[in-house]
Amino acid sequence: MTIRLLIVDDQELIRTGLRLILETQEDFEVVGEAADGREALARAEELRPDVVLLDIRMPRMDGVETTAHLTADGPTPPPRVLILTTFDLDEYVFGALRAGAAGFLLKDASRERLIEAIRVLHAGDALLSPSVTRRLVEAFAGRIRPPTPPGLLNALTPREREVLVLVARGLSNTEIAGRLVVTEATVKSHLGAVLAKLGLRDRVQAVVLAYENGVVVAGEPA
Amino acid sequence: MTIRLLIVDDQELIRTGLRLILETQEDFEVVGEAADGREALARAEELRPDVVLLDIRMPRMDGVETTAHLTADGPTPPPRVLILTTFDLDEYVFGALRAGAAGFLLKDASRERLIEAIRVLHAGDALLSPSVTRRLVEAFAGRIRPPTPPGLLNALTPREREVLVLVARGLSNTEIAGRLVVTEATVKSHLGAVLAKLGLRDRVQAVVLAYENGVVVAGEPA
DNA sequence: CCGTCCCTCCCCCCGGGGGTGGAGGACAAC
DNA sequence: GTTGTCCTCCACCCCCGGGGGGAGGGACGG
Repeated sequence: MTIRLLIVDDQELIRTGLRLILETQEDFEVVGEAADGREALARAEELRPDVVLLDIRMPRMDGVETTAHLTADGPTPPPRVLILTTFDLDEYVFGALRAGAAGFLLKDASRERLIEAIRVLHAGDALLSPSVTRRLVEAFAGRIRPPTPPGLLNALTPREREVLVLVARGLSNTEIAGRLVVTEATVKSHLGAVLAKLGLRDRVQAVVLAYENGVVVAGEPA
Repeated sequence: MTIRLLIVDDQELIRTGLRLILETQEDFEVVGEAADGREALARAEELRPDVVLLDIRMPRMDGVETTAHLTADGPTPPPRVLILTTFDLDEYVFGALRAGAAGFLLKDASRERLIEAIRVLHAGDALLSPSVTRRLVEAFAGRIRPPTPPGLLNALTPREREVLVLVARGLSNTEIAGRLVVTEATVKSHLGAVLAKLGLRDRVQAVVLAYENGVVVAGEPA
């Protein structure tokens, strides 16, 4: 069973270069090429490739937007999208992954890695350049900037930290009191201690601090 | 310049196997071994390895907790942690990455990939097994996606969105009024509209929603 | 045993924030 | 012109949330 490929890049030289590399593999078949995003969508619809190799920087429609269309309202089942680019800028990486890309390789990758990436994607997994993986891991771990974890945060008592988390979930003092099975007066004094220790004005700033320092993380369930 | 390695696994067979593989590389030096997490922490403190190969399942202290100690309150600079495990269960993967691991390989990986991973980690980047990469990408794309991006948020007028952002920065109505050069009354009515449209109770919940839906992003400057 | 820390709770005060119900002007669309 | 939306602002009321200041009991360590 062959893997059907669509190559999308605005530079013809790159396209043919890729085609030559990829056609060395018996089970690869380059079914088409496209020079920009719009054309890529049309080709994908008509040729039903398994994997689409996509450049980020293209006229008319860039790679991120193209990815979004391919994975959202494109052919069903959607093709696997492998981003190929010279730049690993954050906005590209995160944008592309958010849009549904399954792979992200820099153009300085070896041909072996490119071929491996296509096989990996076709198998349903994902493969990224090491530097991209690093960014993603860092973003996930949220440890890119842990500015105040030990300094101020561990000045809080366990109970105070607990209150802070609930405040950061958007709960009112009454609700927090209910959740912790104490009176509202207690919650207020705990929260008062938190604000004083962290040098904050009100609970709103406490919420901001909680998110900025990873006390709570966007996307995690309560 | 050699790369100093510490091998941590509760099974001696695995440890010596790894050692044999790794010592084929001229620039690798296995400086020590440990059979569990506690021992690993002590060895790391004394031997200062560049990269620690860590099994997840170990007696006394598991790999995730060990990772957290190594990267947080361990030696400075902290070693790069490469998780080696037979299982790619979600709780392991996410826990380890959150704790500060830079790599995550399944034990069925080829020796070439293992060696490559160590080099990549030592260079400051990250490397994961394809299946793990897939989970991470999905978690990343899926987490920040589904909440309420267009549905409710684009019901807001530009001005209302602007107010929401400032609220999410922790500003009071008076401060927002100053920033936008309007009266506080105006800010209040805008904010009132935001709360009504989004079905929120108070500005605190607005902050939470802003973070959860990417209206503002932790770590971004104001 | 006594000091310290933490958790718990109370009272009083009051200011900011949110809810209600408007009103007027600018501007685009119909 | 008329309608609608958006931005701007006003007055009023009320209550939650935060500050001040204090107090009692349990746990822990010196």
